[in-house]
Amino acid sequence: MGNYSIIVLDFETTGLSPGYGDRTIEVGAVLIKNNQIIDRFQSLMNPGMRISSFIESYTGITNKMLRSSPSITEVMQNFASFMAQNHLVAHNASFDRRFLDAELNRINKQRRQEFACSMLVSRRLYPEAPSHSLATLVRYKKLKTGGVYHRALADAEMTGHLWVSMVNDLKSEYKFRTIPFDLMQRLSKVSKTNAPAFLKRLAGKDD
DNA sequence: TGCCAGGCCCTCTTTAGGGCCTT
Repeated sequence: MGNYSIIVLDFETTGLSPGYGDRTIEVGAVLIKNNQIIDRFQSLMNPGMRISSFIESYTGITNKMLRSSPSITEVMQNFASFMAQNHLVAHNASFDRRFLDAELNRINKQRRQEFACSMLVSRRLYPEAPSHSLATLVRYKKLKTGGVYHRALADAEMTGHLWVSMVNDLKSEYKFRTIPFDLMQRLSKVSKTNAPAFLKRLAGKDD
């Protein structure tokens, strides 16, 4: 389980709920290997319907831009190849996981990779942060940013930097030699109050 | 056309409600 690389992904969408007909309009992702970003994927996709003015202003993605974009089917086929069998990470992963699974389902594919959530991990690692939104965590951790928000690749890139930063903080604070993906998954599931004890116990076994 | 979610997490909790996150 620990030998896969990690895909950090982010979707822009027409709304909040694939179960009520919302579709993806942009996907961005970075590939992380040995705790470094080594590849990127980005594409707009035409959802075949007009997006609201709210989404246009929220993302900066316009109906005009989407009219000349490739179909969701075409992009998701390519994105499935990019993901390969790697582990998946997103900020508030339940959101992106729902959209990923819905769009894969439409092209008769199924996700087999494990998913982890950078927001749930950050709540346990940085309980003192002013909030656990991506923008706030980027400021709080003084992470690299191009100043662009709510575009898929920019958000995936920032989430990637956050993930790398959390892994490095765990390594330096608890003296882990390596941070397996499933350690991050398990950390995101323990209660916030038990997180420090959980990490100390694991760190002890790691030596 | 316009409508819309859901999982986590805290607390004045568990026979519930509401804020946080994501677009």
